[in-house]
Amino acid sequence: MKIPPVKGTRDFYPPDMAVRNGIIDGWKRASIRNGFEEYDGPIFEHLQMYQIKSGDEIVEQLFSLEDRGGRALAIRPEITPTLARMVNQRINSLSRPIKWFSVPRLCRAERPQKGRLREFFQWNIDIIGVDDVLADAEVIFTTVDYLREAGLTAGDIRVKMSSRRLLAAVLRSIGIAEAELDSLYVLLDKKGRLPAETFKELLAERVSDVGTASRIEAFMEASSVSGVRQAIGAAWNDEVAEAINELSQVERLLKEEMGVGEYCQFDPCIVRGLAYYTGVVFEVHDIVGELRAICGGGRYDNLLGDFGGGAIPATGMGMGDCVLEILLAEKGLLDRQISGGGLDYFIVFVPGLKFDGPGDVASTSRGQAVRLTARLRGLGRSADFSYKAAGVGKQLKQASERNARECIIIGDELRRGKLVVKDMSTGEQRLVGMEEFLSQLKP
RNA sequence: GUGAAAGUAGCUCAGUCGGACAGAGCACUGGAUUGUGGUUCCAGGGGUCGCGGGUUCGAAUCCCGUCUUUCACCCCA
Repeated sequence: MKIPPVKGTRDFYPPDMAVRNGIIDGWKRASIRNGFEEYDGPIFEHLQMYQIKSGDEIVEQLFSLEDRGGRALAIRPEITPTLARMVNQRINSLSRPIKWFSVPRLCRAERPQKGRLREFFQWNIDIIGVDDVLADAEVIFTTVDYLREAGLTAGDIRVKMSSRRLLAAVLRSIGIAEAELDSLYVLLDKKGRLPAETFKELLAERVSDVGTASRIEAFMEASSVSGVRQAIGAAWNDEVAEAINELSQVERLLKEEMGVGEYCQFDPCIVRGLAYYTGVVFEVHDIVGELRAICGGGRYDNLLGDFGGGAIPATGMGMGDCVLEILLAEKGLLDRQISGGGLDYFIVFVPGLKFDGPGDVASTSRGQAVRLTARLRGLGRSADFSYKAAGVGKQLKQASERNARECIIIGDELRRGKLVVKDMSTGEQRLVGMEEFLSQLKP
C-alpha cells in the first residue's frame, strides 16, 4: 500500500534540507548579532490558549487533538501565545529588556496555496518590556539586516510601515465610533489586495457618511508621514500629532541612525488583520508586489496582559519560510544561502594493493583508507571513502560528486610512509608523509 | 469551507478525432584493457498513464466520482 504525503506538507531531501538549513541559519545569525537570545516551547499547547485572542474562524484553522485525559490540545499555529506564557511565568526574574527569538515549526489547517502551506517554519523576534519606539526600529532593523544578508536589496523589497495608534487617532478624530474600529481595521487591511472600486464600495457600506469615507480614503493615500496632515485636514488633533511624531521618530532612527532608510517607506494601508496591535505595524513586500507579505510585525502592548500577566509593552516580527523561499528563488539567491556542505577529504584506495610493512600489521590499501578516514574524523574533519572496490578513476569521480575539497590516494607511496594529496579544484597533487600530514591537522 | 484548471518514469514533457509490448531529454545504475575526477560515447533499470467506476470489441485518450497539486475566494496569527 502506497501512502501519499499529507496535504500541505513538504519532504526535505538533502538538497532541500540544505536550503532550509541555510535560511534558518541566516535567521539565527541575524538574531544573535542583533542581541536576541533563542527560546522554544512545546509544539502543542492547550487549545484554549489560541482562543483567547482569536475568533472561532481561527480556531477552525487549528490542528486540534484530545489527549487520553480528555484535554483539548492544539498544534501551535504561532508561537506568540507560548512566548507570552513563558514570559509571564517568569516575569519577575527575567532581566529587561527581554530580546528573544525562535524558529518554530508551525501548523495551520488552511487550504494550501502559493506561499502558504499547512506546515512551515517561522522566524520570530520579540522585544518585551521596552516602551520606546527604538525597540520597534530595532525589530525592523534586525529584519532588514537579515534580508540584506540574504542578498535582497532595496530594489527587491520594501518595508512598509504605519501605526495602529495613528490609524486609531485619525479614525476617532473624524468621528468613527470606538466600537467600530476593530471591524474597520479588517476592511482597511484589505485595501492593498482589493481592486480600488471594490474597496470603495465596501467602505461605503460600512461608513455611510460620504465625507467621512472620503477622508478615510484620503488618509489611506497619504504617501509620507508629513503628508498625513494635509490628507486629513481639519481632523488634526493632539492625539494624531503624537502618533505622527512617534512614527517620524521610527523613520528617523531607521534612516539616520541605522542606515536602512532606503528599504523603508510609510504606507497607511498597512494595518495588519489582527486586533491586538497597538502601535507601529509593518510588513515587508517584494517590490513587484506579486507575492504575499514576506513578513509582518508590530507593537502589541496589551497581549501579555491578556494572557494573564501585567501590562508589559512588547513589539515583534514573524517571517515564514515559504514566501521567502519563493522570493529568494526568483532572485536567484537560493544557492548563496547554502553554506559549506561537501567533504573535507575523500580517501581513495587502490583495489588489490597490499602492504606488509614492518612494524605495521599487514593490511590492504582499502584497510589503510578506512584507518586514515577514521583518524581524520577523529580530528574533526569530514572524510569518507568508497564502499566499492572501483578503480581510482571511479573513486575520484565519486569524490567530485561528493564535493570533496581534497582527495588522498593510498598507493604504493605508502610503503615509504607517503600519501598523495590531490586538490580537487585545481587538480594539483603533492606527496606528503602520512604522520607529517596528520600532525598538521589540529583537532 | 467555495469556485476554476491540471495529474503520463525521480524531474521537464511528448503521445489523445479511442486501436498493437507507452516515448524523449535530464537524472540514476553499469561499462569504455584494473593509479587520476568534472567532458564524451555505449548499455541498462525504472511507469497498475493519480485512484475507483462507467461507455466500448478495445480507454493514457470519452463520461462520472474521488484524491492530490496549482490558482482565486474566505482568512492570513
